[in-house]
Amino acid sequence: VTSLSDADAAPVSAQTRPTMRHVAALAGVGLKTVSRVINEEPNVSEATIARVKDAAQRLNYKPNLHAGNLRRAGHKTFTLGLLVSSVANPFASALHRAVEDAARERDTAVFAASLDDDPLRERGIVEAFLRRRVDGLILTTVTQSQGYLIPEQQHGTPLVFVDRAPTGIEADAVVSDNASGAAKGTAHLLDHGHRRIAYFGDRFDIQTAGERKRGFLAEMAAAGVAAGDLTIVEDLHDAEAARSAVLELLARDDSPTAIFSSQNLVTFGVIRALRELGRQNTMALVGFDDFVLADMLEPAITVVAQNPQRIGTLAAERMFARLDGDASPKQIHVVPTELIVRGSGEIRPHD
Amino acid sequence: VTSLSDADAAPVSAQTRPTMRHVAALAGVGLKTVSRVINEEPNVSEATIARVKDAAQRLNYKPNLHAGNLRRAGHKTFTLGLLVSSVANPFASALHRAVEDAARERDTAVFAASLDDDPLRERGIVEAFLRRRVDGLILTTVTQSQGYLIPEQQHGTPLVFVDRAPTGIEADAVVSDNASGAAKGTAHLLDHGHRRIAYFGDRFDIQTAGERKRGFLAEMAAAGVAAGDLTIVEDLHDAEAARSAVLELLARDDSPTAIFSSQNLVTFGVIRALRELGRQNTMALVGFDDFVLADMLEPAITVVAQNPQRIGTLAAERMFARLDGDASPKQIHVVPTELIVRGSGEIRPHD
DNA sequence: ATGAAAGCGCTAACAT
DNA sequence: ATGTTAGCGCTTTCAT
Repeated sequence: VTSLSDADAAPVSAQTRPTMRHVAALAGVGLKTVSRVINEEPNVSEATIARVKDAAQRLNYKPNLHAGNLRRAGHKTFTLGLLVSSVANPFASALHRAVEDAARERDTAVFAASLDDDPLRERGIVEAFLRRRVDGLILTTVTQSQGYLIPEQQHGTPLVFVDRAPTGIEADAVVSDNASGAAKGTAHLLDHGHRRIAYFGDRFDIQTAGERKRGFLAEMAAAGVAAGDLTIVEDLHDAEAARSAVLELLARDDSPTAIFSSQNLVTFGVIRALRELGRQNTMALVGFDDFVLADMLEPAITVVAQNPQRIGTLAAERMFARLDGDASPKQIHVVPTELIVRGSGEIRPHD
Repeated sequence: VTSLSDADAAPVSAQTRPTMRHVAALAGVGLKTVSRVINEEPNVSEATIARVKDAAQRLNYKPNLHAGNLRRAGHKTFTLGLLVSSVANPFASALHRAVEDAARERDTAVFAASLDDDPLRERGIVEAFLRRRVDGLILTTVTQSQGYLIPEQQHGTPLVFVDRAPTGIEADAVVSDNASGAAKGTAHLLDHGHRRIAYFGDRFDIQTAGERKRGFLAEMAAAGVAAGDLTIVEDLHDAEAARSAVLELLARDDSPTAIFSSQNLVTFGVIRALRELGRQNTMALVGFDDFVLADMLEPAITVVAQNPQRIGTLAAERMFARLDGDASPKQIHVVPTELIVRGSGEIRPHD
């Protein structure tokens, strides 16, 4: 059956979307002519174009992108898969927005999903993206190795890692300057006369956390701080854990005079604890990662700010370059962090 | 050509993804048998299942969901389109996360996009979603009327509006208690002795803003406040505009003793201005919408908190109920707001 | 328990 | 300038 009866030409509105055939039947032209008009291909008369457009409009016809992609050369779906720590997280959602904006310019839609630092979830989400034949993947990962993606890469699906660099696979990545950013924040505290500085970190199995700790330790070592003056508190999963850790730490003798916090939730817990102890103006604090209203707190919080927006933009740029055929060597792009001086990091040691 | 040559059975890794036929050829079975195994349909022997699974694994086969959906009854893509104010906005991203979580349980992926309060953008994004044949749309809108979606609804695409109720179409919606929430916040200020209360609002062409203003005005009228004691400042697009508006307003004689702010960015601008004037502890402030660290400011900010997470969850519930065939009347679900007392709203009038 | 044929909505390659 | 035929990767229907 290659043509439709008159009754079918105007499909009843219920449960069945109009197809190109319906449009062709209503316009009284062949299928391919409709295809030409919809895709703005040449060699159709103005009159025919008008008839087809009118028919499409009247039927409220929407082309089925997936059906077209099945046959279309290149099989592009104009769809990207984006996996971030959590879409509700400010860092991730700023990155997401930047990716969306870049994708929009290429008529590309983006699937967004949250990792929750769960390796199984990562695998499931990636699988779901691949079944939907996304053109490329922009991923934050938490698996030990992302080698499982090598076959996808070989099948031609570009991979761009964000926030954390990949392991077990060579691929493009865009990450923050974690180690040197942490070193910069640490140096700032050292410059203000601190020697006993505590490092408050989150889950240590997460790459960025490791990098930040490395930067902190390197800077402390470079300054000749004795191992005995180091306090490392790690595996802090949330603000509450950070809060109690501070309360406990500051109850001790020769407690630190400054805290470097590796992450926002940890920073929040530290701030809360210092307030409770009434020590927010005597203990120095530098946090990794900026946050809204940091400048409105008292004292305002000095931070090492990341640039999630820039990370997203660069990741999307890399992605589209690859989709456009760029075959240059994979690159790890490091986005610089910035020390923002606001007050809490400039407090001098008290005793 | 219905079967593949041996050479094709193990496709070269470059640029071509394996299909069911490749798996069938490698496993030495028919196409439909592979389909049965992949979809876990009955009537396949254990031995065959094992052979097929092994072949699929070795080829790193991923079923093409779109190809299947083309023929599959119901044509479901297991995909949802979500349109929010901006994916980078905390309210929207909390809502987004809730939708993602509900969708995950149904193996549904979600396209997310940002509205930016741009009607043309709304139309474009909806169109992009529909071309990808999403199973349903969860939308925040800014067009005058959403009547343009009536044909889609009739074609069987469920629509759930979030944050703002629809106009020109009957559809499910999940919104905050905007008017009565604003009234609640206003009553709180009145209860603390204020009469001269200023209303700071954002774009007045946005539905929620109108509702909030309505709630404020109703409560003021109910309290018998004279029109002369009302100050309405509107069309504040960002924090900076709100800030200057406060600076200007408070320079006048008989300026208000309290401010009700309709939105986060406006609240931030107000806070900033009050700080600059050193009046943060003498002017009362209640903000609509909660935000991170509101409790850590000095004074801590009293707010009328929305529940974006709940809005997202309910919207997804409604969506899946519709997809499961629920044909009950469309409903507007109103999610209650909550007054959170923190300090700024309990300041008594000064003069 | 298994498979061959038809067709989903569209585009590519070829007609005319 | 327009239409016809095949076929994308899969599921449906109907055989066997």
